[in-house]
Amino acid sequence: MKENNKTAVRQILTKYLDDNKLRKTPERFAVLDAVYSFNGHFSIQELSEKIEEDFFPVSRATLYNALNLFVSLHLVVCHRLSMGTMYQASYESANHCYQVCTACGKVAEIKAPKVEQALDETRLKRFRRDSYSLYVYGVCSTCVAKITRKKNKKRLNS
Amino acid sequence: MKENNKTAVRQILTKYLDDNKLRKTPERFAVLDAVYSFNGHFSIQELSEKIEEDFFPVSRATLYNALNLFVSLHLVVCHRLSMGTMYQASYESANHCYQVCTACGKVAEIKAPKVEQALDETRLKRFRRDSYSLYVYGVCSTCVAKITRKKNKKRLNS
DNA sequence: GTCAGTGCAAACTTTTTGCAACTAC
DNA sequence: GTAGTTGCAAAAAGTTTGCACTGAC
Repeated sequence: MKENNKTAVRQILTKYLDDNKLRKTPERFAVLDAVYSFNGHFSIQELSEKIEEDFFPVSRATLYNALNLFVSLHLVVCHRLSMGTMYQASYESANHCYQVCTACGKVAEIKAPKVEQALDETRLKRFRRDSYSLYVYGVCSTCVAKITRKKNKKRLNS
Repeated sequence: MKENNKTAVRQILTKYLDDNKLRKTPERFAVLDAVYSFNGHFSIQELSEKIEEDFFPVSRATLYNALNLFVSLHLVVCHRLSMGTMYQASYESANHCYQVCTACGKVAEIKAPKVEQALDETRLKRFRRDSYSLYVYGVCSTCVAKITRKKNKKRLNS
């Protein structure tokens, strides 16, 4: 499934580059492969390290260039959160609903069919809609547990 | 209505500062007033200029301090968009649905009751929900018109 | 009088840019 | 050969921080 995705997104990129007479550089495909080797979101720093290890060195500028291209092709989404910018592979993710843990920063895709349907039914006046993203902020169960533990410790110590 | 809001948010801030034994500095209230004198969103730069003109000079650090405090009190929302960080007064805005024009950067609140209802009905597993924001990206009618005009001009010239 | 809060400038982080070198076509 | 891409380093943009000073309480 994941390797399937890699092939599919490579084809999308190839077609786009062909159609627009742009170059199919090894850097671009290396970045795309690196992006699609992540489970979930990652920072520029993490992507840079991953590509350095498992693929081949690419400059920061090229990383940004490639990511911007992929975002415009909807192969990657960019989350600008308070804890920093995170990217995420987005091929075959039908919706764009995410839950964000404000304690640990984890971003997870969520299924919200009712919300998506409601959105499709919502008409906007004087606005040509392209896409959307929904962010639900809160605290994940792991972090809730950690916080509770810390509070108990404090209580016992005082 | 707007002056009402100003009074209301000043009271909320006062109460919070009292309760937490923090200081009611003129800077904080000046920033809050400046924030609530905007219609819609603004950047740090715009806020800085506004407060310089109509209220009184405040350093950049204080501006950030105050805004962070207000965000945590839900008196202000922070939009981290690709064109930069924008802030917006958020008192008495029941929902958190925005439409963002990717051409001019304009952020407008939208009413999406169906979406809000659907969201309330959506249960998240292992996640304690605090808040949400929905961003609908697209192009506003003004920008659509501008783009169309530009295209026609190009066509006629070639 | 005390200490939270402020101003200032420096530091830091993240992203963009200019330009020479490279390479896909 | 040409022009799109890349790497590098410098610059720019945005935000945070350290510290001395101030002023709210």
